[in-house]
Amino acid sequence: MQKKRTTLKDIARATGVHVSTVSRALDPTERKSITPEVVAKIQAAAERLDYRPNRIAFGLRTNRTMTVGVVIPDITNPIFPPILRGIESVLEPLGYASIIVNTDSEREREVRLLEVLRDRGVDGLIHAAVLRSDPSIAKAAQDGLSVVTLNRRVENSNIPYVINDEDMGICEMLRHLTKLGHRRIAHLAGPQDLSTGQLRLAAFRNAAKRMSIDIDPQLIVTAMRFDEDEGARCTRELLASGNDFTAVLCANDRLALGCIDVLRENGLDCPSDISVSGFNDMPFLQLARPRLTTVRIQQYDAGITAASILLRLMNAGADDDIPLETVLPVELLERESTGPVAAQKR
Amino acid sequence: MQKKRTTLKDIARATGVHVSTVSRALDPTERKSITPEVVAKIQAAAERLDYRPNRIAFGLRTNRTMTVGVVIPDITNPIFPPILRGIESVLEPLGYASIIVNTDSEREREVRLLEVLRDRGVDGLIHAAVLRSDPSIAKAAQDGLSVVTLNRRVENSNIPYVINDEDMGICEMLRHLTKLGHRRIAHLAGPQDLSTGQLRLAAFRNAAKRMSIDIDPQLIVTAMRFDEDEGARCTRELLASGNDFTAVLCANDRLALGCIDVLRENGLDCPSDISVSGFNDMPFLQLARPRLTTVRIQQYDAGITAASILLRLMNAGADDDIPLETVLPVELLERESTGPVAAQKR
DNA sequence: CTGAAAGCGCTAACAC
DNA sequence: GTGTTAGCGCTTTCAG
Repeated sequence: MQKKRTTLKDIARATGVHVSTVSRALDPTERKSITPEVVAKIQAAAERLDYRPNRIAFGLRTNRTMTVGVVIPDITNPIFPPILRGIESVLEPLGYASIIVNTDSEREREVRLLEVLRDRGVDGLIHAAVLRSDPSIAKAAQDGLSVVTLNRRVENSNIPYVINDEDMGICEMLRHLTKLGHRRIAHLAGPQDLSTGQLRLAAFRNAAKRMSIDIDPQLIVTAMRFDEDEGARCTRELLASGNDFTAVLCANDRLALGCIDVLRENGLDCPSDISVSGFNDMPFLQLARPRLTTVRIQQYDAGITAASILLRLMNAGADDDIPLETVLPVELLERESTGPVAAQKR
Repeated sequence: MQKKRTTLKDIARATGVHVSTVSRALDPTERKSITPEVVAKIQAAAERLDYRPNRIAFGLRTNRTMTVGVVIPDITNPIFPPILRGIESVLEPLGYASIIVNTDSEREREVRLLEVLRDRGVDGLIHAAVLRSDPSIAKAAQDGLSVVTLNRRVENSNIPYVINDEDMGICEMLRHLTKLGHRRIAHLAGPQDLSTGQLRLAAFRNAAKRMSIDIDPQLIVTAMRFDEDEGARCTRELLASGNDFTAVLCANDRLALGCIDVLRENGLDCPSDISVSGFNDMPFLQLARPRLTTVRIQQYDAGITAASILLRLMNAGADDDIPLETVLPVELLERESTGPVAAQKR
């Protein structure tokens, strides 16, 4: 059993004042209404007895747990750890702790974990795993829970969100590929029930139109998950369809890695036969060969931004001028997986 | 503001019984002392009013928060996410939430975060970032907090720990290298204030002695951190010293990756000129070329094991027969970064 | 300026 | 079986 800790009552007894006086003396904002000598005496006793406020009791009384929930698809996906560090870097110094949960992109799990977090009375929520239509999180927000979504957004809601400039990223990548002479460009699209997947596909179509590039609908294949296996599957499908292409613009890095593997299996070299590009510039990507041309997103900063917005949300209530949308800039990274279109294609 | 939730009192009012009756009816172990009809009525009301127990109040009353702390050096190190998922897989279904904190291997931070966790009244602690001598965690354990350490252990204490079979791993790796003909084998040792670094160096020395291999003290270089930069620095030092070697056994994968880079910079190919081995088989390692020969440790299972021990610790008190030491098996993975010693060495 | 008292939501003796 | 009561440690009216 835990050794019992000193409470306000203990200090009150030691100093001969009432607990409420102790409480006030220890609260920076209430302190001013107490005689300095009394404050000093109380602080000394608190120090001596190694007093540590009981956050549980505080939470019960004030309905603030100083805890936030962080919902992500899967911590083993390496783009999330930097985001979490970013969140922690702003919340932890302010006394907040975060409870991180993994949804594995399963709606059922997401709903259940959201309940768990609400049961624990989190003061706010950073949600990086919402679906485009996500009633449970919308309801939570409506019930007054402070929530901000990260990387994704829930449509038709006024939940603030922090996303990357997907449009710009896709657009610059497409321009990069066309500069290299590519015209028949395939797209491995991400899951369309996630806003990232949907936005990047839309961005691809728009950019192509703007640049007057014909996109063969046959060259757009949609992955069911953002992982290597799906990248591989989609690439096989692409090859089996018999349509010509000289480049594959993938909706994220992991799809691209799977793609390159399958191309290699089929005797196609990247980039000399086919160019492949990714998105995210995830950690450890630099280990891969060829080094992947991709779009860097700001992972750590996304965490910082989302946490900052959540803070404003939690402290201000609903009527403040919190920005609904925050778009973080992205950066094109030209590396080795893209190159000039082969003289004789395929 | 949060919409107010229904409480036991609300249910009591709705059903015309006393709150304590409601409390009992909703508690599986107390339920049997209540008339079935009353239980049914109460459960129906609870359902209808969407009752969710307030864990804060529960925690204040029972002194159990159903929360555990997890202390790790840095979540961006990819060996930790699988461990966390392992922990979560046993704790979460039982209603526990975990608060994860990163120490960045800084003692000051570790001490402060430990205090934060204790202030929050965690029921137990899984600590994967202890130092070999770690008074703060020893004190916490002595004060009655349930704690188990992971990957590392604190010496001269009776804190249960879960580690990998470092001895076996190093030994098998050394045998593997000698089979390939290597005799002049360097060791990039990990930080000696971490038990992993220290154990692996000791294992290296012991194994060499057992196999009657002379180890030149000059060929042992100690890294200050377990990362690529330190692997690179140590390798430069090794090369600069002018001592001959045909293989480098590294205390972890990241040191090995840094090592291979520097060898390449110096015109030395791995494995044809020099063999290099790692330890851990961390996620995404398979992206690296040459594919690294390494020792696989059980990351997910380590999390499961530590969490299971913590559970027993929390539920049993100090007098149960909890194993002090759990050693998880490891597995040698022969891949491409090690090969037969070159005919003409270096 | 400080004390008294109430109460956050829940559990756990103790009555009856 | 169920109600009564007390209280976990804290904040926050309300008096004085």
